[in-house]
Amino acid sequence: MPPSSPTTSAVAPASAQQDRVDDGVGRFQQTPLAQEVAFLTARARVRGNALANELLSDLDLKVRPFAVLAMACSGTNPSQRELGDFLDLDPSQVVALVDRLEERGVLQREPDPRDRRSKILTATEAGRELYAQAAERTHEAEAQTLQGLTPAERDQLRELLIKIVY
Amino acid sequence: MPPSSPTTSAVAPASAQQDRVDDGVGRFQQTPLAQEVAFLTARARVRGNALANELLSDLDLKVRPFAVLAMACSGTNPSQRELGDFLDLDPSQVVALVDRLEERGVLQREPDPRDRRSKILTATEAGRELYAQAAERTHEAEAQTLQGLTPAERDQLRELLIKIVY
DNA sequence: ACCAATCATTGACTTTCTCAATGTTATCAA
DNA sequence: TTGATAACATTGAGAAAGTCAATGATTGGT
Repeated sequence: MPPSSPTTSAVAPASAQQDRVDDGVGRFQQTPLAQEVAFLTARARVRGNALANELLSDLDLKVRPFAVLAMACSGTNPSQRELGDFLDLDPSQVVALVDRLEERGVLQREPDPRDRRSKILTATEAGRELYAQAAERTHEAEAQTLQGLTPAERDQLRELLIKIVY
Repeated sequence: MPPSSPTTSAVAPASAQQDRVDDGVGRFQQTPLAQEVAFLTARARVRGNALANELLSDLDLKVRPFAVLAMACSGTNPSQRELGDFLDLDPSQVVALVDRLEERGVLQREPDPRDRRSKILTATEAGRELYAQAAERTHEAEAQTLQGLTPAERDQLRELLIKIVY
């Protein structure tokens, strides 16, 4: 059990309660590694990604292309380099991602009039429609991921993460 | 080039805060994507991993092998399958990881007397020494990652993450 | 006008992930 | 006991993701 849980985390003897996320290796939860934020974020990311990919699969989308599409729909008109910086992608990865989405007709490259080296990403109408549908699914994924938290805790978590990643 | 020159990117709308982690694309922080916990954890994981790998590099370790070593040192005597489940690794990845660490002499496979199919991982004395040094570095990485948070906030973040991943 | 730097792109390469097949061992039922 | 089924570690193949250097076009600075 969590050595110090000032909160209500009454870790039940895992049977009566609702479905926990655990996978049967709960006896490792007290190890030092399992307490590291780096480990916890890695785990959260793997689980979150898997779930989101699953919910997006019927739209023939995964979270990476979704993220690119989302930025193209954001109204911020990112260049490919900016997008790569923001999403932690190598420029060559951005090229590949954008290629596929452009072939699919959901976004387009437009030369930046202020700097003809760079290309601005914009969503098409079809892209905005796809994004609307996809966003529903990622929100559903997020809701499932955060189901164990109260609304206040969700906001807290978001704020704390924002503080450490920006 | 030296890893980090003092980034002159004074991007933030000159608010009050100290030096941020930002990379010059702060104008995207208000987009819907940037508010998603899934996105934030992905970002935290990338940054955290990169930093930890850097700090571990002089020990010829990366975070994945470190995690395996940490579990071998934990006293919980995990089998390879359990370790894979806990660290979200495919069994074949576990084999490769354990192979290298065993060749290096920091851990060993031992047949489980209760089930001769499975193999229990145990750290050697050299392994425990390596782990001690490596843990210092990952703690340092964690400290840097969380430098923008108060101690109370760090505990909060940890507790919230634990709730969503277990 | 020149020089160095930046952007998108390509291609090569490494690392990581995913999956199916296999030999060994365990579990359960007839 | 025997036989069927499943779990474990391992191998190997293939896909996906990440890393890196080189290049042409364009920019900004001097």
